[in-house]
Amino acid sequence: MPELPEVETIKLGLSPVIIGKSFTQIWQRRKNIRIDFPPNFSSILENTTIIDVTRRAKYLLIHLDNNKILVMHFGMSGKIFMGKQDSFLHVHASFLLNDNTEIHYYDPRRFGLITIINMDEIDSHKLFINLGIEPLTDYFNANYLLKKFKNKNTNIKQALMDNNIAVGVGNIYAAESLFKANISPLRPASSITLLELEKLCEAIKIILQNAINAGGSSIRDYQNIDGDLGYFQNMHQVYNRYGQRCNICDTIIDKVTQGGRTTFYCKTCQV
DNA sequence: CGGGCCACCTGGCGGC
DNA sequence: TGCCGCCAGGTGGCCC
Repeated sequence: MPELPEVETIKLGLSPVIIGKSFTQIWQRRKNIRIDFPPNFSSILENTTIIDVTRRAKYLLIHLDNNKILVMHFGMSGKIFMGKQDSFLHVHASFLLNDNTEIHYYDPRRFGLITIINMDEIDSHKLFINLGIEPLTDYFNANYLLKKFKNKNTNIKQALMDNNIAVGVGNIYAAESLFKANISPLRPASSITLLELEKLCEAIKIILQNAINAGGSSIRDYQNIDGDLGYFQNMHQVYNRYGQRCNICDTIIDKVTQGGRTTFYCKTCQV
């Protein structure tokens, strides 16, 4: 799925296309994705104007002029397409704008969600209330992580992916960041020193920003709103590179299962 | 409470 | 060709 950079890429692509436009027609093709669509979904949206598009964690937030926010999450396989579609298979909702732009929400695995919240619920809604800090802000720094990891005995890889601590870092970018910071994913979070956390924070910010600049990572099927692939996957150093050689030290890239997810890493570079 | 496990879904791939 | 098991950018619930 889209991690932070992929959702950010969707946001950047969608913003200039939809801000200032209004919804003229909505098609909802199922009653639920991961959760139910809200009651009266289409009638709440129709004739509202889009005033802003933002992102919180891996959620895309479409701000409307009726004090509501259209919330989208993309799960593992969600995407947005624009333009006429030949098939609506797995297209769970479509949105027509007043300039005849068509926006389609597609998610074959249906781990994503679409809902509507009030603007003042953005911190208190159950989807958002337990979310940690954004990694591309100054709040995300070594001292913050030192405090959060102090008594955390789980491995650093899973700790990085813990949404209660910091958001947006998923399976790809956790692995890539740990490689860049030369930290083994197997170490307990509590064992990472302040100096190492400084290196890790910097690595995460650089990796995420570079991925955004590259339009995200297309591993299987991620595409931006115009159907183009991201190209950050070409810069991956460890993710999906099991059995290949490390670009730094030539060691064969290894993998391990942590929390049911595959972690790729270099046993030589990461200690 | 933290952490481990599992469920939610579809589709693509490799092996037999 | 076709079936089967395994795997996939996430999240949350349940259980100890």
